Amino acid sequence: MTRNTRDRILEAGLTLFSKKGFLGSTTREIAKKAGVAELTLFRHFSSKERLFEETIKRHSFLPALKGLLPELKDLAYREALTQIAIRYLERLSARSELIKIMHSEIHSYPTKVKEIKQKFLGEMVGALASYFRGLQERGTLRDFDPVIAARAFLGMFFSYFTFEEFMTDKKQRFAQKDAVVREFVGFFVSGTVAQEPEPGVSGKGKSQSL
Amino acid sequence: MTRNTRDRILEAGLTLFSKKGFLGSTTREIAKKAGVAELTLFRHFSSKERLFEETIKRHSFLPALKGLLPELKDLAYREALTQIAIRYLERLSARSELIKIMHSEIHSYPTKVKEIKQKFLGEMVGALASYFRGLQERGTLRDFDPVIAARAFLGMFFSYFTFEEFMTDKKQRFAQKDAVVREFVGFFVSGTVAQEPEPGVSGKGKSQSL
DNA sequence: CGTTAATGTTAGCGCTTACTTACATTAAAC
DNA sequence: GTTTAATGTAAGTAAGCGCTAACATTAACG
Repeated sequence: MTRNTRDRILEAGLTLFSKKGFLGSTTREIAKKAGVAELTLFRHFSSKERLFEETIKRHSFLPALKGLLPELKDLAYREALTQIAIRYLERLSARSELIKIMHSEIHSYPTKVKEIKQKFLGEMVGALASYFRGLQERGTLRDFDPVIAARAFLGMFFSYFTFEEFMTDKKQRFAQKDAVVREFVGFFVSGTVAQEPEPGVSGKGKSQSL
Repeated sequence: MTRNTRDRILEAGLTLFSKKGFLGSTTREIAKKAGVAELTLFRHFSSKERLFEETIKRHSFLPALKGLLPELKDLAYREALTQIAIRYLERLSARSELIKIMHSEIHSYPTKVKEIKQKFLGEMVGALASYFRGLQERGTLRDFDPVIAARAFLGMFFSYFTFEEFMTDKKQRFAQKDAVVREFVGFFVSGTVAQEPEPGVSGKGKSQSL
């Protein structure tokens, strides 16, 4: 039961740290939530801080995005961006506990949190940037800094996610998610200038006349 | 000296709360930083929590953006967005301490923090959205949801700001700010597709020859 | 001067916290 | 069936916390 006990403590740690922050969580409560004596917690982790680090490490692993890139080749630009956006939002949702911790502890544990952010954002930015770069070389996309573009794109969604996840009530959360994804992607695909892409693509185009 | 003492305490509170969070800050330290006896702190604020609330209230006031809107009328679209972006980043910088507090305490004090966010983001989103709406009615912009667009635009910059402010070292911070603003605005103005907007011509097929 | 309001100094209370010590219990392995 | 490793129980320590009590000091004002 050793493995199991350790896991249960880490699980309880994730839950409580994300809910109450590092200082707001007590070892008593974590142990209780894990169904374990407080002493057992200290037998597995020498200190509360070590438990915190292990909790982050344990849960910050994220599967690579590499699987997505090949699929994108077969998709139209707009559709590819939509898929990326959806996947990205899904991954953020799956790790929302961890993002809470990042938010509340970033100033106390900048180094550790930066590591997470690096894994979380850096990987996606890199993948998206190289996707942009490929389309630029083919002449499909105009010239711009692919890394900045990737940051902007993911930044829009990250901002949207954190707002919805942490600022609104559960009931109304992500009510218009599809619409938001569509619009955000639309900005990236066609910009906000009046000229419409080929008719029927976005279904809107009410005003071409200047 | 009453006013002055109270102000100094609030100032010290802002500094420490933003650096260490609510639980991480002690009344002893705040008092010391304010150059005041701890007891004096409690004579002005009945509890640490009250001091926290007052600190937020005091510093969350933000001058309205209304002054900016008329100016925008005289600017080209791209230039207007650039100005908005610059002003927005300036305001975020000016209130970075408060944003730190928001980040670290949002899960513990959701109500209070939401109020700030409302003032901070809501106001700017509203202003920008009505700007978009005006241009849509004139036919300058294509049809899209102005509120979602405003959120996306500001979200890009908010995300960029928080990343630079809290994730990078001071030395390299905002090194390429102008370039980022230019690119971000560019995405909004012309999109990422290769064809530059040429008046009258239906440009940009969404994915020619993929 | 004497009054008054604001602040300082010192000491400490009551509580919670992270963490420890000493010893008992379980259960699987040999 | 004895050993061994993991866990439990109970009690407690040392430190820090928010906050208070009692009294002294300052300074502005009439």
